[in-house]
Amino acid sequence: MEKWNQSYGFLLGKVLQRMETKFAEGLVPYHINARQYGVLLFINGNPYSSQKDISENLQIDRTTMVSHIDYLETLGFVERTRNPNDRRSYSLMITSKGKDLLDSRWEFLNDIELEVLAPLNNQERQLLKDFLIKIWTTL
Amino acid sequence: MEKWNQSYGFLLGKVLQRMETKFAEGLVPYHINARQYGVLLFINGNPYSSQKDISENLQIDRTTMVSHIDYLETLGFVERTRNPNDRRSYSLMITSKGKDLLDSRWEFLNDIELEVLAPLNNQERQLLKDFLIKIWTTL
DNA sequence: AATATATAATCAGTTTAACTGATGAATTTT
DNA sequence: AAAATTCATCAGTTAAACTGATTATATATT
Repeated sequence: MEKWNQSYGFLLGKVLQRMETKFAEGLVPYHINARQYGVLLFINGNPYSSQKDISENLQIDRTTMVSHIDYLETLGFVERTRNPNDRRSYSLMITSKGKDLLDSRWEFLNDIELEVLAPLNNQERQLLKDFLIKIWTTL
Repeated sequence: MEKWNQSYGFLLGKVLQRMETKFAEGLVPYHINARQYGVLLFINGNPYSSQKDISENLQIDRTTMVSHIDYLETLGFVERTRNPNDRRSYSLMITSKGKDLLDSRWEFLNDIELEVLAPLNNQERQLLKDFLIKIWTTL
């Protein structure tokens, strides 16, 4: 029995690795990586978030988040303003330049995903997404 | 539309991250990490592999592989012998101590996976695995 | 057979991200 | 008001990916 390649962890890792590698290649001209794209996506969907909010939701270390936001701010994709209700934290906002980046790569991201998921048909892909969402929302 | 958490990449990453974290915790007493467990699992399933074989199959950098094998050898889980047909490469073999480690943690790995996949029923879990295998084998 | 090319493993050095622990400023609790 | 907590930050450590070079061996070319 070949059990080494039968674990969910192994299989998930392989599929994810493939997606991330391809997606990262498409982000090179924009000088950000897949993780930073994810952070930007989160800020877009959750405006006025603090760095802590993002850290917790995306499970990225708080100290690493500092440098991600530093970087995204330097490139003009994100704006830090103090939260007037709690001046310890920031209210993060995506800039229009940041939105442009998201839009211009969103379709590409989906293309990549479809490419990797090509062995599945429509219905199977939908099922897969349903499963993943079900797992994630109960994590 | 909340699109940031709808991508396959994001969802796969979350599920995997959860599995890996939990599994890694269970490996602490054995002083290896999830990746090294994976390497060991591969060697067990593919005896006489070279370091290059493992690197390519698991997509782990060749230079990183050197230190993984160094480490696993030091702990007595793996044995390097020269491949008599090509003395540039090694024939890697798992030791009985290595096999013991695999066995003793294999059930634990499956428990973790089941725990994370708990929101799915039997049939759904099987479907998920089928999907992943289908994708992986055509990568 | 001699020479050139290619390959497996290794080593040294750089880069990136995760992580630990500490600090300052602001906020909340007692 | 004092103590405890929280958010962001910084300095330093660790782990892994990566680049480029080297050594030993193997293969291909002349």
